[in-house]
Amino acid sequence: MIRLFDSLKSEVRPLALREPGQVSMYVCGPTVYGLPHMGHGRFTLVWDVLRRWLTFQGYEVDFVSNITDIDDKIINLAAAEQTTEAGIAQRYEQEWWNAMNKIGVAKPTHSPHATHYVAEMVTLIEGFIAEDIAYPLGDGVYFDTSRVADYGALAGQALDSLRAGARVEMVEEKRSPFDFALWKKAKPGEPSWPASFGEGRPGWHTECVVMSLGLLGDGFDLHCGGLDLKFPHHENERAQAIAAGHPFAQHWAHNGFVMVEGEKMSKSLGNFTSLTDLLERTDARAYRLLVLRSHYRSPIEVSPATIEDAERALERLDSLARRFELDQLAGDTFATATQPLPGELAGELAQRVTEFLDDDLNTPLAVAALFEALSQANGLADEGKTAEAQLLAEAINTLFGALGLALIGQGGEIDGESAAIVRLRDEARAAKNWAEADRLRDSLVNLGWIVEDSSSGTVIRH
RNA sequence: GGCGGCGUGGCCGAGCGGUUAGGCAGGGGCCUGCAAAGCCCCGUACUCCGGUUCGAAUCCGGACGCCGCCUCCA
Repeated sequence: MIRLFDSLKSEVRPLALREPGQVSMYVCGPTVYGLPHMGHGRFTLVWDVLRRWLTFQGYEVDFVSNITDIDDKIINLAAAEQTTEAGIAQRYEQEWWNAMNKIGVAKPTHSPHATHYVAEMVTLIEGFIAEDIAYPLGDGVYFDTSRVADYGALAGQALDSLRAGARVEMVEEKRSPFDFALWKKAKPGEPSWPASFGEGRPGWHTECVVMSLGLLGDGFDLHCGGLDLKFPHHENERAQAIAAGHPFAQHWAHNGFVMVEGEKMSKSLGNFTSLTDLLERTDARAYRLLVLRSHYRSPIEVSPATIEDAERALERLDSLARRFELDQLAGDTFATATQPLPGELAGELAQRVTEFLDDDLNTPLAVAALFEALSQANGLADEGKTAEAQLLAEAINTLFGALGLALIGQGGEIDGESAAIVRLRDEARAAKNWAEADRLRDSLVNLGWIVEDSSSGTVIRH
């Protein structure tokens, strides 16, 4: 079984499964009030890779990731654009799925929406109020953090040391500055749901508790998300589950930030790039490769230079696919290793990659091993050991496929005009008419083709 | 103020006591009509100062610098 860093215990430990062979994981999803950005891209890629790798190893993965479709930002945007909250949410949810589709992140097994779980949230909150774990104030209902003994466990701090912080706001009459809103009472014109404690809408931290426990059940295996959700969001989810008497996530995993020139990418700094924009102008696989080449807990620097670096590395992978005529893998379906990969070298490679990935999802080492194998496969082919080389190349393809990265050997559709020029060039070359051959090569290049000679003649691709 | 992380060759990015990761860029060679692709070879890096050790990028102490969380945030 894979070993993963557990943010709660601050150690790498085996992911223990509630039921053998089945993994239940919950990933905090987006609030849909804008285009997805690179940070969203990173967390979806990281957890998609984990999911794929577990699936590849034969586990059945129940992967739940929510859509937060009601919150203050959505309300504000709807007001600003004079449209409905639902309209905003639907629009950006569509953008979200478009981007996920392009970047090759598989759909979750379930993607619950907060607005579909309001009744369950209300019930939970009623229970808290009955036990005085939650208390109503003028503008909403608050959770009393002092009622959870180890509140602050995820933050790695006790409540009183958190309290020493300079940034706590004391604006409300809360019992403690860390008490958080379970429910926000509706102001005129705001969307609301009925509740015994007053019409309103749920606070953010409650939906994930209800949806994760509702869909995955008590004591589910793994809860994931961006590092910035660790505190207070995940802390507050956990507090509610504990207060409600439900065993919660048994393992917590957090991915590192996307950095721009050394600073965290964030909306307030205005240094974010939308994922949608990136996917329009680059090969979507480049970002996956960039993410794979660093460890999921490390910050990654995203810039035009690092993206371009990944795109060039991708070319080398694709040329392997061309040379060995590899099938394109890693679409919507998941690769599964039902039997050992054929070939001695392939077996060794798979073993190394498995060792690396099972050790806290060390994708950079796995990718390094795959690149080494790539050189080896090409070298074997150059030496004429074609069968060995072929098996190794296919293993590389399979393993990249397991990580969701497709190797693409096809260079695009060739139109009639280009095909005709290719024929003429081959004739010129056969006649050793080099000047004409070069002229025809230039015209192919002008049409946007990359031109290569091979034993079977001129090969072109985009 | 509390808690946590990081400083690696031109760039990105692993490493967690001894083995010059890997990628991109650059240089040289093989192959090629010339190219391209591919293969081979080359760059000996680890913020600084002490210490531990036969041996430290890796452990300990200190300094400096940077970043994150403690507020909405993936």
